[in-house]
Amino acid sequence: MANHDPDLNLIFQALSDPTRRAMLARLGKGAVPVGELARPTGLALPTVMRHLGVLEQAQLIATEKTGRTRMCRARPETLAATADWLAEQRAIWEGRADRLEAYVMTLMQRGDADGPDADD
Amino acid sequence: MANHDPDLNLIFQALSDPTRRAMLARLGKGAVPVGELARPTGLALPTVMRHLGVLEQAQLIATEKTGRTRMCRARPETLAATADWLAEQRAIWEGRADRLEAYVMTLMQRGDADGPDADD
DNA sequence: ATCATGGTTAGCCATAAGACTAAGTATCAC
DNA sequence: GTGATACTTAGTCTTATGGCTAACCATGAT
Repeated sequence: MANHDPDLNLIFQALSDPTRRAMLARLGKGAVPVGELARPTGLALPTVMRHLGVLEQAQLIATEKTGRTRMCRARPETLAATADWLAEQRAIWEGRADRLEAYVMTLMQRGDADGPDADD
Repeated sequence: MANHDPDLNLIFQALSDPTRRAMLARLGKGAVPVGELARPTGLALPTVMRHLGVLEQAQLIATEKTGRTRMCRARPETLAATADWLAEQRAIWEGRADRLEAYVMTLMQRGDADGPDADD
């Protein structure tokens, strides 16, 4: 219910930057504080903060501050929604239904909280 | 072999614009000349041309000029490659292998010309 | 040859993106 | 309470993006 529908504009925009994709990849392995996330990029902290802002606005990550450190973690549902959009397009582009079937299969396999969510 | 490896930067950047996604959607239903592609957008031709340039550079579409009209069509392989990247990330994010399995299944199911293409 | 049609090039403008430095705020460790 | 640590905020800079108009080139029809 807390799903403020994902905005493809923001999501794709966020994914279009290699630094951000790298940060996401690192976040895929677990939550990480801002500083650690920043170090491997070689960028200044404010720059990283901005990237995080973009990712958070796109709902690809969530952050939470505890004491003086801010933890960042990935939001899989958003990536899932994006994958769904792509799968849909692919099904259309390839002009047949079997792609869509396979994709629906994966949906059924997870069949948990973040369901099909046919909003578009 | 004519696959000038897809660049995720360009692809996501291209997908981040709603106008371009709309053009892609239309292109999903078949090849269309520039003019027709432009009309529903309400944008000036040069603007549309630029969008097409972005899409073409990202290899999401291909265009070919015949006489004085230029035909545009979608490049499904590129979308597939992108979907693959997303599926990979999703598998990682969700911290287990069953996603990846499901995804590999779909790869096997198509198992035609545009296969896994482990060139990256 | 002339003209309309369909696309292309060139150039302008406004806004947004990505990066930085410098200075500020808020913990936590002494 | 001092000082280090971990972010934050503010402001600047450069380049890219998305939109336009105006003028140009190429092709098809008359």
